[in-house]
Amino acid sequence: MDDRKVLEELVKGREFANQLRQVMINGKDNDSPFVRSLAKNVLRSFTNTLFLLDKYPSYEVSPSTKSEDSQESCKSFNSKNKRGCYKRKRNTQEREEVSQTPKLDGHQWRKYGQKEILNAKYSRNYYRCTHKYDQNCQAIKQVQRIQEDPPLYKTTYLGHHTCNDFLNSAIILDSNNDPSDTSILLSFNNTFPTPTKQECPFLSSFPSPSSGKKEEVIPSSSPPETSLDDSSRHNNVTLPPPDFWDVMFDSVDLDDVNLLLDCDD
DNA sequence: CCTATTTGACCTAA
DNA sequence: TTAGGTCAAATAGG
Repeated sequence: MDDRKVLEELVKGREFANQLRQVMINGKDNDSPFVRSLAKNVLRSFTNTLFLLDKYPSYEVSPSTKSEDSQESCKSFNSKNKRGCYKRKRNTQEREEVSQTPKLDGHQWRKYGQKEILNAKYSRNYYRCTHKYDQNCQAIKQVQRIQEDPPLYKTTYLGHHTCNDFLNSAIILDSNNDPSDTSILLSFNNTFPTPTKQECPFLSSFPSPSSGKKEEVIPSSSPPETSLDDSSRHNNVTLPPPDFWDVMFDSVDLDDVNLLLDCDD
């Protein structure tokens, strides 16, 4: 790995991101070619960096994973039908990610708990897949703020989704209306169903799925007092939130990286 | 009325 | 004994 190149890419990415930020602060032409070009540059810089780091595509902090027996914390009704009677999850698939905002990972999550953690400044939030019951999806995640400024969140995924409820990220991108970004669109070999605006404030112009039940989005729907961070509530803008790009990389294939790397302006 | 979130209680693993 | 994970009643919000 070439450390110097990595550094270069990071510096470039930072510069582009800074420019983008300035443009956004100035408001107005959030959808100008210049902004799109900047966004693309930021994207490419970080993509290159990740590639150089050989961490692509998942840049996991600790890809610690155990066997696949995915023991759901099963209720054990041993004596009585006691509430909270369960075995703690063990040996589940686990991976951690750190991002500047709670992750938009394309899945619908429902919060089921919050806990103060010893020696941690911020409480940990527990989410399960919305489709835990209707599709028996066992995925859960824990989100914890780990840093104040800049805000940093650690998301720990446990188990994996067996549900069929991805958001159509390609359409999210498409909603950005940049035809030149088709290389990115190609990155998604998804079989996603109808897009929803859940977890996608900037998707609000899209209709909700006609059949699906209404599901609120996390964490932006959390009230200020208990939410992880109010920055997540500021995502209700025309541009995607910062971790918008994370979403893109979440489901991109290594082969597709070349497409991204090759894309020019 | 229905669904999601909050939050204290409850439970297990360490 | 305690920290952390989950449950579920109460509450909020559409």
